[in-house]
Amino acid sequence: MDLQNRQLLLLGLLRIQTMHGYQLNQFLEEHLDFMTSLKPSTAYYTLERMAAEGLVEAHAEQAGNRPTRQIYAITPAGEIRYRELLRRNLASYDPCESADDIGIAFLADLPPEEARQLLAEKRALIQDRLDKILAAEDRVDAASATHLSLERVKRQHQLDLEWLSEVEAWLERALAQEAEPGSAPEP
Amino acid sequence: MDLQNRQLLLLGLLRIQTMHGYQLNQFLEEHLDFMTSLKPSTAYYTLERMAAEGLVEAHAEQAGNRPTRQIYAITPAGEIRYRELLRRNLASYDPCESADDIGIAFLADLPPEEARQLLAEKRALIQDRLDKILAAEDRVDAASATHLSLERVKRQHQLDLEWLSEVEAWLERALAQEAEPGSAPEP
DNA sequence: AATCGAATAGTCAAGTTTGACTAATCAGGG
DNA sequence: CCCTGATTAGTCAAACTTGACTATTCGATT
Repeated sequence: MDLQNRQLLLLGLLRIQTMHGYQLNQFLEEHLDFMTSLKPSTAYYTLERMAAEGLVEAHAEQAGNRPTRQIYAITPAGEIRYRELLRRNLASYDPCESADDIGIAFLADLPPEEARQLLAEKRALIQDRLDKILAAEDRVDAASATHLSLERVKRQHQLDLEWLSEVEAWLERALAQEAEPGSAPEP
Repeated sequence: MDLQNRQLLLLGLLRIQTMHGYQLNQFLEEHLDFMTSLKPSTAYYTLERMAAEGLVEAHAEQAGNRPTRQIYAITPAGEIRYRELLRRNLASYDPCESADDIGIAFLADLPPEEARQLLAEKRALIQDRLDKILAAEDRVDAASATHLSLERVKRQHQLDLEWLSEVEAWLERALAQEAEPGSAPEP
């Protein structure tokens, strides 16, 4: 996630309600866990930075005897920026090219049997996450925008399960070819 | 893309052939463009770091009168690390939760007509990229591992196009509901 | 033969990100 | 009433990332 989307997300939340950093982070963890991996430290940094830019205003609050905390509220400049970022986000498309499947390119460097086992572990991980997403889907209003986002993540996981099957098939073929053509097995 | 996958990628390439940084970056841009967004500076940094860790060895080379360049070769320690990283990569799954669709959550904050236009721009972008991927797919050996990776990216784009249709339908419904229930239109 | 632009091969400062750490408060058990 | 572990609310140094920049060489053009 890049800076712009992070700002968009935080501004969007502050627009709904003024909050302090910890509260924001709690909200992110509770409700947006499956969508973003915005770390607490990063959120604090982003808030400070936005405060310096005048997009949000912080005012210190003393609750009981706790360390004073900064309550952030969106400013008019922040509102304008919010709209800009929202427009940019809706009109753009860059699905982080994470190359998290780079290992596939080097699949042939491992003994096929081991590769098969490792891929089975990967499959289990995907399935696990998918189950969690399905459970979460039951809990959100089917007409909400959140549901749309969940739907996307769900399908991505389903797609990756299917794709993994093809990788496994590919591995099987490679294995068969290796055994087949009368070549002496190496010692 | 995180550090580990970056190291895996660079080690994997250096295993095939010793190279200098610029050469690596060229290769990445030419052949792995659609898979990774590893920036040149980042590659240089990662190489230095791996050299410091003893995973690769650099030796300076003077070609003609050009500035001396560092030729990197993988070391035995690098080979071991390569296998570790490959195993970890194959067995893991964390599709960067980029929240690049975060804007959808705030879709209702824009006039529906404008939202529709912005989403149309997004659709055009996806289609564009998909076309490039399809073209690239024709050029790679259908039996290669690269083809598998391309296939995955392709389907992701197709999925996002389908998903976008649903977002548009959702927007349409929201728009209809707004018009419908005898509510006085606000001035 | 001087020049202009592209390619080669990086370097670096400025900005970003995060894991580890701090420090106070509260809730509950012994 | 004191201790312990969880929760609250961050801070910070160290590591990572990248856009902007440098400096040389080569090829082609005028």
